[in-house]
Amino acid sequence: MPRHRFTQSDVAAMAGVSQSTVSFVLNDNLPPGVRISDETRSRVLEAIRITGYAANPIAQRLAGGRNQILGVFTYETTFPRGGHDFYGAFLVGIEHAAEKLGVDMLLFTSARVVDGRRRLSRDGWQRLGAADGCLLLGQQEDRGELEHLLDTSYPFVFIGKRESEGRRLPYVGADYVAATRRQVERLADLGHTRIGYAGQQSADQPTLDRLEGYRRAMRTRGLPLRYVDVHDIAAGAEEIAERRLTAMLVAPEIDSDALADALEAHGMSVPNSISLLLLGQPNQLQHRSRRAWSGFVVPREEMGARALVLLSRIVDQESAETRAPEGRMPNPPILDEADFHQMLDCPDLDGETLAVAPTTATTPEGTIRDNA
Amino acid sequence: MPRHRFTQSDVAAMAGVSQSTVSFVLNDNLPPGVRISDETRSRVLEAIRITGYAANPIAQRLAGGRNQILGVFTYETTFPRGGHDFYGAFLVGIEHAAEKLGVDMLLFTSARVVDGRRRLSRDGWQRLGAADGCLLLGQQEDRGELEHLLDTSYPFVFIGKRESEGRRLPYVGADYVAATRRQVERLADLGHTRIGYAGQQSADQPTLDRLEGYRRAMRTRGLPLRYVDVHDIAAGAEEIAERRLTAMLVAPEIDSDALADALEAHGMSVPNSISLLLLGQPNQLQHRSRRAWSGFVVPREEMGARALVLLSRIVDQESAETRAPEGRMPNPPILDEADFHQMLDCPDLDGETLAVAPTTATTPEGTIRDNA
DNA sequence: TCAAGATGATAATGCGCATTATTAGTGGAT
DNA sequence: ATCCACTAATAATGCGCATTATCATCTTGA
Repeated sequence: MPRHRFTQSDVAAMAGVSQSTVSFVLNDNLPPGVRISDETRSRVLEAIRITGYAANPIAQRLAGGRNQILGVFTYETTFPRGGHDFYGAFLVGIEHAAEKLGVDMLLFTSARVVDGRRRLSRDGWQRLGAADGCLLLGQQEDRGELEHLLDTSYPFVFIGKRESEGRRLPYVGADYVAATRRQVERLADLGHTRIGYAGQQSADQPTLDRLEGYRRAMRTRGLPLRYVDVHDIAAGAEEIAERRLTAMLVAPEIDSDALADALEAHGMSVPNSISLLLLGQPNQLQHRSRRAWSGFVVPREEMGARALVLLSRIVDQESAETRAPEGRMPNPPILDEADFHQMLDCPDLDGETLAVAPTTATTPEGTIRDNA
Repeated sequence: MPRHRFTQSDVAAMAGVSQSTVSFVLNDNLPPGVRISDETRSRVLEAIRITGYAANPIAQRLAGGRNQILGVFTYETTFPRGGHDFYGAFLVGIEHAAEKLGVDMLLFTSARVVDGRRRLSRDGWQRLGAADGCLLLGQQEDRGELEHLLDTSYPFVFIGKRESEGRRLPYVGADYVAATRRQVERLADLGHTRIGYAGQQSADQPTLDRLEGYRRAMRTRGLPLRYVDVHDIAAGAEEIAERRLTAMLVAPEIDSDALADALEAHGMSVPNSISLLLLGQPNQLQHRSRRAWSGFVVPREEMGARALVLLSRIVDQESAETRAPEGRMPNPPILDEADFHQMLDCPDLDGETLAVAPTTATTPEGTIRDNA
């Protein structure tokens, strides 16, 4: 086993050429004015084969090249969310893609945490430089930091839809609007008309999208909106019972198991007298849910994998651009709008919490709007 | 927001000193012959404060220093094991510790996979250099590779007990022997005498340790060993019933839920007629286990965290050694045997699969050994 | 026969830092 | 005045690579 790892100079010596020649052969990107004969090239390749030379990623990066390391930065510390569960699925997808792409993953765990949020500021910027590019995820992102990344044209991809005012903020998101609409359709097709929505009305993108999907589908079907405040589970269950709702869309921040239990405690039965559809995986890690939930799932693994692939392509493109300032484009990997802003489908989940509307509730109810 | 990040030279210019002076101040490790006055030092520190300078980890590393990046190398690809579940818990602990230590984590996902095993050979060695040190985990480790790491004195820590023939192979393991013994004690204390062991007889360390624990505790209690082959769950259940065992230790590679179901299908009831104790978290990810298992758990998070802390200390020590060849040792962080080879306790799990021995089975049975 | 390309490379430079070697100044003893 | 020890720092070097500038040797056309 070699103690001292081989360098380009070692390879060069063996092939009887200069270090730069080895570098040129490896990158097979000949700047104008530099030429390598086939004979020399093959001597170099042979020396590389014999020595088992592998580039030092650190040196590559310092010299302004790429090092096949892609970063992951999470805005929230993973732990308050209950284990690794929120990011876990994303990471599985990311890791899978990383393996395929042959890149290493750098987790930026060192960033200082300021009241529960990680910040890129201070040391963060420097540390990002250790990777060719970076995936960002989390709800609590800092717009200013994202702008800065765009300004410095540091390659990155956000996991989760993020509006960027007229700028190219690359992301891979999940189509909550369409998925939520589809849930309403499922219910309506089964005869439900009194369909409520339970979830907090926060301003994060997933929530906005779920609400938008709910609103749009209900409007298309000519049904009145019915928001239920389930801040307090028991009170929420009571309200649902009083308003004689036959179906609820349940946002993932709600403890859906507790809600179902509370509803049954109020004499209702899931799904016979009330259908419940989960809008994405629950945030709470449910140790052992007794129920098989219906609704939709967020394709987290796929999001992670797709985001990494996109990031890799962006990095490729950037380096291709700097290499060929105005030269010819050898096989241009053009990334268009559809690449930069990907929305993935959320597959439906067929569990046991969805049933046809109870016949007693099919009474027309007019256009009463219980609340805004 | 700064476009060009500050370098030591920038700081030096602002403080009116040379770049090397800045470096010395930052590392506050003055080689013999170099001296910095307090006045200069504070001017430099002030300039650092103003510019918000942060070191470039890449350059640090290339120049032979440390970069506060610690690596993680897993011998198995994470996916065949069913999601992220095997490594997940370790990673949570690792990440937690990384956050506290202020280091970034580099996941070596790029290593080529040769028939299901990752290898450090070839590119791997080079890539390790990107980190100050590395955590290793997985069952399928390659002894030769570990030896090489020891030879080159690359700092690493294995997660999981690994015997090293007279060498200092640092690890953080879980004490399966003691935990398994304790399970036997629990059963014996409840009157069980016909205690079986279900699990494959492979040669990996955890399995060896579990078997050892079982053997020792049974011998201490004067009870005969009873290994049950549950390669086939149904057949295994039948054998357990025929041999009138009242308790089973179940290794994690066994699908314990399936076994319990099979036993109940044979007319036994868990735990009334048969107690089941799980020896660590099951490998299979059980989607929604109906049972609350008794047994013990492997403190994976803690193992991950402890391993990272140990690794960090080893890295510190190595760099301290190279720095002070024969100088005085400023606050020597001596690592002794107990640090290098840590065994953690596996807490007992109090579920609902453990009960007192059924009275019909308390009949003395002599010293019949059903099998070796 | 000689300048003007073309060909095939190499030397030199710098990335940002840690580290080693070297220098400049200063006061005290000879 | 001269040598020495001591203080306080700087200059120089190299890590391994990518990249830029430069050079030497051949053709080829007039």
